[in-house]
Amino acid sequence: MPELPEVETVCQGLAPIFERAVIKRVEQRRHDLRFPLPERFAARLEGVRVDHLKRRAKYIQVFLASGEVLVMHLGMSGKFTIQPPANSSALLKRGLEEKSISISEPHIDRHNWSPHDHVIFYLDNGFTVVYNDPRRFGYMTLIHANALKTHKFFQNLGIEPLEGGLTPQFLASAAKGKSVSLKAFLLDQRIIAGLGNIYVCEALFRAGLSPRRQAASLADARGRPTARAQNLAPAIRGVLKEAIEAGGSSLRDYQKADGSLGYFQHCFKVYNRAGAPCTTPHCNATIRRILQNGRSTFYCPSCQR
DNA sequence: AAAAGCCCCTGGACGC
DNA sequence: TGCGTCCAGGGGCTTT
Repeated sequence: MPELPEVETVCQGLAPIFERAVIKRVEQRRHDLRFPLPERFAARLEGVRVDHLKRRAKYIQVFLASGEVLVMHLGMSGKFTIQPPANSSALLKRGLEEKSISISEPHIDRHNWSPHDHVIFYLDNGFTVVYNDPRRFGYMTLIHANALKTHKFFQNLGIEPLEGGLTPQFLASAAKGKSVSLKAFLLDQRIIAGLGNIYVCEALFRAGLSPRRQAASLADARGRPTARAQNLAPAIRGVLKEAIEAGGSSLRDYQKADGSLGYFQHCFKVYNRAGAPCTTPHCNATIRRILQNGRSTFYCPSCQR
């Protein structure tokens, strides 16, 4: 489910719950998710105060007073549910739901968990945070803060697309000489970290670029950015920013409380729209679905060249 | 080395 | 109603 905007939104929702709280107890309901959970996972978290949360690419990093960082990746189907303390306000609950985090009533019966509720955090502020992940492509681990950047999950990650480095020149330099398609180029987490299948499709539509075009065409013979790179950089930033904003203001009119993609899914121009008309004024083409590297790509064959 | 393919896993949508 | 097939927002690992 989650690409950068969804992870950002979830992280923003979890931050006020976790920050400054002490993790009283961790209920680990299986020994592995995608990977085995680390040795003494629960014991290393229990009694520890949370300092702050940060998103990096599609990871949520929970910085702990113990010096370790709880690193969480939601894979395809990872979700958080919050059980607020009984006295919490309706305003707070609605705020959480706007951050794509669903609310549930406290479980009276401890054994009433879903089979996909894998990890449960009990906090000293009265909140309970439940991690649910049917496909178990998500994972959690504990890494010492001073080893975070060199950990294999992070050491090869590319730039954060919303932190200023995503310029036409950056795209040209990174793409120069690359024979892969633009689709594969943008999905490569070693170059830009956080884009996934949806936002790559949407960004390429906004930039008017075919997903099949060679990445190398973002640069000219001297490695300078072409007009394509000039269009692509702001297209990526724009679609991500709008999706994050939609994640924060979406659910008021949208009753699906599990959040998945917030409201932004109603704004998709190409993703999941195969056979539907292109939204560009005066374009009579139909959105097409193709396979690239085994994954669906959606694009307008007329607007995207 | 770069690029492409395979696979992990469950559930929902669809056709018969 | 039930069963089989296909598909899914990720990414690590293996093969070419």
